[in-house]
Amino acid sequence: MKDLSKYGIVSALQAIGGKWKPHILFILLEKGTKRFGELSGLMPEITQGVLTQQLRELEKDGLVNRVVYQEIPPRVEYSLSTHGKTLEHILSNMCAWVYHTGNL
Amino acid sequence: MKDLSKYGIVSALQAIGGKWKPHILFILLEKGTKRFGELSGLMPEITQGVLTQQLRELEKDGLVNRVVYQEIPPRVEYSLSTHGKTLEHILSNMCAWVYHTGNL
DNA sequence: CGGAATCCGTTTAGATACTG
DNA sequence: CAGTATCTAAACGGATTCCG
Repeated sequence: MKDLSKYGIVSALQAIGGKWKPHILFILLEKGTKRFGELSGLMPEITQGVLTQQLRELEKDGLVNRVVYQEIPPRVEYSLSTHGKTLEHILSNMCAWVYHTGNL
Repeated sequence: MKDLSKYGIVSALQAIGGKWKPHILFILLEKGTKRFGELSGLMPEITQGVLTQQLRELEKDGLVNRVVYQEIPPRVEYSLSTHGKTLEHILSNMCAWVYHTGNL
Protein backbone atom coordinates (compact mmCIF):
# COMPACT_ATOMS: atom_id res chain seq x y z
CA MET A 1 0.00 0.00 0.00
CA LYS A 2 2.12 2.82 -1.26
CA ASP A 3 1.68 6.50 -1.11
CA LEU A 4 0.44 6.70 -4.62
CA SER A 5 -2.76 5.98 -2.79
CA LYS A 6 -3.22 9.66 -2.42
CA TYR A 7 -3.76 10.38 -6.06
CA GLY A 8 -4.15 6.82 -7.26
CA ILE A 9 -7.44 6.30 -5.66
CA VAL A 10 -8.58 9.69 -6.82
CA SER A 11 -7.86 8.95 -10.44
CA ALA A 12 -9.33 5.47 -10.13
CA LEU A 13 -12.52 7.04 -9.03
CA GLN A 14 -12.55 9.34 -11.97
CA ALA A 15 -12.63 6.33 -14.24
CA ILE A 16 -14.84 4.09 -12.14
CA GLY A 17 -16.55 6.58 -9.99
CA GLY A 18 -19.38 7.81 -12.09
CA LYS A 19 -22.54 7.13 -10.23
CA TRP A 20 -23.52 4.25 -12.44
CA LYS A 21 -20.25 3.13 -13.94
CA PRO A 22 -19.53 0.22 -11.64
CA HIS A 23 -22.98 -1.10 -12.28
CA ILE A 24 -22.53 -0.86 -16.03
CA LEU A 25 -19.10 -2.43 -15.87
CA PHE A 26 -20.36 -5.20 -13.66
CA ILE A 27 -23.10 -6.12 -16.07
CA LEU A 28 -20.74 -6.15 -19.00
CA LEU A 29 -18.32 -8.24 -17.02
CA GLU A 30 -20.97 -10.69 -15.95
CA LYS A 31 -22.97 -10.97 -19.11
CA GLY A 32 -20.57 -10.02 -21.85
CA THR A 33 -21.43 -7.98 -24.90
CA LYS A 34 -24.70 -6.12 -24.67
CA ARG A 35 -26.49 -3.67 -26.86
CA PHE A 36 -27.76 -0.37 -25.69
CA GLY A 37 -31.36 -1.44 -25.26
CA GLU A 38 -30.37 -4.49 -23.24
CA LEU A 39 -28.29 -2.43 -20.89
CA SER A 40 -31.11 -0.01 -20.52
CA GLY A 41 -33.50 -2.84 -19.72
CA LEU A 42 -31.12 -4.32 -17.16
CA MET A 43 -30.75 -0.97 -15.43
CA PRO A 44 -34.16 0.63 -15.54
CA GLU A 45 -33.10 3.10 -12.84
CA ILE A 46 -30.78 4.84 -15.28
CA THR A 47 -32.31 7.11 -17.83
CA GLN A 48 -31.19 6.76 -21.41
CA GLY A 49 -29.52 10.12 -21.43
CA VAL A 50 -27.35 9.33 -18.43
CA LEU A 51 -26.63 5.83 -19.69
CA THR A 52 -25.43 7.21 -22.99
CA GLN A 53 -23.22 9.70 -21.26
CA GLN A 54 -21.69 7.22 -18.84
CA LEU A 55 -21.02 4.75 -21.65
CA ARG A 56 -19.29 7.44 -23.65
CA GLU A 57 -17.07 8.30 -20.73
CA LEU A 58 -16.22 4.66 -20.17
CA GLU A 59 -15.37 4.40 -23.84
CA LYS A 60 -13.20 7.49 -23.64
CA ASP A 61 -11.35 6.00 -20.70
CA GLY A 62 -10.75 2.83 -22.67
CA LEU A 63 -12.74 0.56 -20.40
CA VAL A 64 -15.46 -0.42 -22.83
CA ASN A 65 -15.59 -1.00 -26.58
CA ARG A 66 -18.40 0.52 -28.56
CA VAL A 67 -19.25 -0.98 -31.93
CA VAL A 68 -21.84 0.59 -34.20
CA TYR A 69 -23.53 -1.46 -36.90
CA GLN A 70 -24.88 0.69 -39.67
CA GLU A 71 -28.18 -1.05 -40.10
CA ILE A 72 -31.86 -0.34 -39.95
CA PRO A 73 -32.84 -0.61 -37.16
CA PRO A 74 -29.54 0.58 -35.74
CA ARG A 75 -27.50 -1.61 -33.46
CA VAL A 76 -24.78 -0.62 -31.05
CA GLU A 77 -22.92 -3.14 -28.95
CA TYR A 78 -20.92 -2.52 -25.84
CA SER A 79 -18.36 -4.82 -24.28
CA LEU A 80 -15.53 -4.63 -21.80
CA SER A 81 -12.16 -3.84 -23.28
CA THR A 82 -9.09 -5.76 -22.19
CA HIS A 83 -8.33 -2.93 -19.87
CA GLY A 84 -11.84 -2.94 -18.49
CA LYS A 85 -11.54 -6.61 -17.69
CA THR A 86 -8.74 -5.87 -15.28
CA LEU A 87 -11.42 -4.37 -13.05
CA GLU A 88 -12.91 -7.75 -12.37
CA HIS A 89 -11.43 -8.15 -8.92
CA ILE A 90 -12.49 -4.74 -7.80
CA LEU A 91 -16.02 -5.14 -9.02
CA SER A 92 -16.57 -8.56 -7.56
CA ASN A 93 -15.07 -7.39 -4.28
CA MET A 94 -17.49 -4.53 -4.17
CA CYS A 95 -20.31 -6.90 -4.77
CA ALA A 96 -19.05 -9.27 -2.09
CA TRP A 97 -18.74 -6.42 0.34
CA VAL A 98 -22.33 -5.43 -0.01
CA TYR A 99 -23.36 -9.01 0.43
CA HIS A 100 -21.31 -9.17 3.60
CA THR A 101 -22.77 -6.01 5.04
CA GLY A 102 -26.29 -6.93 4.22
CA ASN A 103 -27.47 -3.45 3.38
CA LEU A 104 -29.67 -3.84 0.45
CA MET B 1 -21.00 -13.73 -8.32
CA LYS B 2 -24.70 -13.77 -7.67
CA ASP B 3 -27.43 -11.72 -9.10
CA LEU B 4 -27.62 -9.49 -6.10
CA SER B 5 -24.95 -7.76 -8.10
CA LYS B 6 -27.64 -5.80 -9.77
CA TYR B 7 -28.67 -3.83 -6.76
CA GLY B 8 -25.76 -4.71 -4.53
CA ILE B 9 -23.28 -2.75 -6.45
CA VAL B 10 -25.69 0.11 -6.70
CA SER B 11 -26.13 0.37 -2.99
CA ALA B 12 -22.43 -0.10 -2.41
CA LEU B 13 -21.83 2.88 -4.58
CA GLN B 14 -24.25 4.94 -2.64
CA ALA B 15 -22.16 4.40 0.46
CA ILE B 16 -18.72 4.54 -1.12
CA GLY B 17 -19.45 6.45 -4.22
CA GLY B 18 -19.28 10.04 -3.22
CA LYS B 19 -16.63 11.73 -5.29
CA TRP B 20 -14.17 11.83 -2.39
CA LYS B 21 -15.33 9.08 -0.10
CA PRO B 22 -12.90 6.39 -1.17
CA HIS B 23 -10.07 8.84 -0.75
CA ILE B 24 -11.21 9.76 2.74
CA LEU B 25 -11.72 6.14 3.71
CA PHE B 26 -8.35 5.20 2.33
CA ILE B 27 -6.57 7.80 4.39
CA LEU B 28 -8.37 6.77 7.55
CA LEU B 29 -7.55 3.17 6.81
CA GLU B 30 -3.90 3.88 6.16
CA LYS B 31 -3.21 6.42 8.85
CA GLY B 32 -5.78 5.75 11.52
CA THR B 33 -7.61 8.37 13.50
CA LYS B 34 -7.34 11.87 12.11
CA ARG B 35 -8.79 15.18 13.06
CA PHE B 36 -10.63 17.34 10.65
CA GLY B 37 -7.76 19.71 9.98
CA GLU B 38 -5.38 16.87 9.27
CA LEU B 39 -7.76 15.33 6.76
CA SER B 40 -8.19 18.70 5.16
CA GLY B 41 -4.42 19.11 4.92
CA LEU B 42 -4.00 15.66 3.42
CA MET B 43 -6.65 16.36 0.78
CA PRO B 44 -6.18 20.00 -0.19
CA GLU B 45 -8.28 19.45 -3.31
CA ILE B 46 -11.41 19.06 -1.22
CA THR B 47 -12.96 22.18 0.20
CA GLN B 48 -13.88 22.18 3.83
CA GLY B 49 -17.56 22.34 3.11
CA VAL B 50 -17.53 19.28 0.90
CA LEU B 51 -15.24 17.42 3.28
CA THR B 52 -17.60 18.08 6.15
CA GLN B 53 -20.53 16.89 4.13
CA GLN B 54 -18.86 13.71 2.93
CA LEU B 55 -17.72 12.88 6.45
CA ARG B 56 -21.22 13.33 7.76
CA GLU B 57 -22.58 10.99 5.15
CA LEU B 58 -19.93 8.41 5.93
CA GLU B 59 -20.85 8.72 9.58
CA LYS B 60 -24.51 8.32 8.78
CA ASP B 61 -23.74 5.17 6.81
CA GLY B 62 -21.81 3.81 9.77
CA LEU B 63 -18.44 3.70 8.05
CA VAL B 64 -16.64 6.27 10.19
CA ASN B 65 -16.78 7.30 13.82
CA ARG B 66 -16.92 10.97 14.68
CA VAL B 67 -15.84 12.12 18.11
CA VAL B 68 -16.20 15.72 19.19
CA TYR B 69 -14.11 17.08 22.05
CA GLN B 70 -15.67 20.11 23.65
CA GLU B 71 -12.52 22.16 23.95
CA ILE B 72 -11.06 25.47 22.92
CA PRO B 73 -9.83 25.26 20.25
CA PRO B 74 -12.32 22.63 19.15
CA ARG B 75 -11.22 19.16 18.16
CA VAL B 76 -13.05 16.58 16.11
CA GLU B 77 -11.58 13.19 15.39
CA TYR B 78 -12.57 10.78 12.68
CA SER B 79 -11.73 7.11 12.44
CA LEU B 80 -12.91 4.05 10.57
CA SER B 81 -15.63 2.09 12.27
CA THR B 82 -15.48 -1.67 12.41
CA HIS B 83 -17.80 -1.72 9.48
CA GLY B 84 -15.66 0.75 7.60
CA LYS B 85 -12.64 -1.47 8.07
CA THR B 86 -14.30 -4.20 6.08
CA LEU B 87 -13.70 -2.00 3.06
CA GLU B 88 -9.98 -2.54 3.27
CA HIS B 89 -9.79 -5.08 0.46
CA ILE B 90 -11.82 -2.99 -1.89
CA LEU B 91 -9.84 0.13 -1.26
CA SER B 92 -6.45 -1.45 -1.59
CA ASN B 93 -7.57 -3.25 -4.72
CA MET B 94 -8.65 0.00 -6.24
CA CYS B 95 -5.30 1.47 -5.42
CA ALA B 96 -3.49 -1.51 -6.86
CA TRP B 97 -5.55 -1.29 -10.01
CA VAL B 98 -4.54 2.26 -10.68
CA TYR B 99 -0.93 1.34 -10.11
CA HIS B 100 -1.28 -1.50 -12.58
CA THR B 101 -2.87 0.66 -15.23
CA GLY B 102 -0.43 3.47 -14.86
CA ASN B 103 -2.89 6.27 -15.50
CA LEU B 104 -2.04 8.97 -13.11
C1' DC C 1 -8.00 28.95 16.53
C1' DG C 2 -10.41 24.76 14.51
C1' DG C 3 -14.52 23.11 12.55
C1' DA C 4 -18.31 23.95 10.19
C1' DA C 5 -22.56 26.58 8.27
C1' DT C 6 -24.01 29.74 4.49
C1' DC C 7 -24.43 31.81 -0.01
C1' DC C 8 -23.78 31.18 -4.70
C1' DG C 9 -21.99 29.59 -9.20
C1' DT C 10 -20.81 25.43 -11.80
C1' DT C 11 -21.03 20.59 -12.80
C1' DT C 12 -23.28 16.33 -12.89
C1' DA C 13 -27.40 13.50 -12.73
C1' DG C 14 -32.57 12.64 -13.49
C1' DA C 15 -37.08 13.00 -16.17
C1' DT C 16 -39.50 13.54 -20.24
C1' DA C 17 -40.12 14.32 -25.01
C1' DC C 18 -38.60 13.81 -29.45
C1' DT C 19 -35.68 12.35 -33.87
C1' DG C 20 -32.58 9.71 -37.68
C1' DC D 1 -33.42 1.09 -31.77
C1' DA D 2 -30.37 4.09 -30.08
C1' DG D 3 -29.83 7.85 -29.11
C1' DT D 4 -30.36 13.66 -28.79
C1' DA D 5 -32.65 17.93 -26.75
C1' DT D 6 -34.31 20.34 -23.11
C1' DC D 7 -35.25 21.32 -18.58
C1' DT D 8 -35.13 20.54 -13.62
C1' DA D 9 -32.82 18.82 -9.45
C1' DA D 10 -29.03 17.34 -6.90
C1' DA D 11 -23.99 17.29 -6.05
C1' DC D 12 -19.70 19.67 -6.07
C1' DG D 13 -16.46 23.92 -5.63
C1' DG D 14 -14.95 28.60 -3.76
C1' DA D 15 -15.23 32.17 -0.68
C1' DT D 16 -16.80 34.07 3.20
C1' DT D 17 -18.78 34.13 7.79
C1' DC D 18 -19.79 32.18 12.27
C1' DC D 19 -19.28 30.18 16.78
C1' DG D 20 -17.18 28.14 21.00
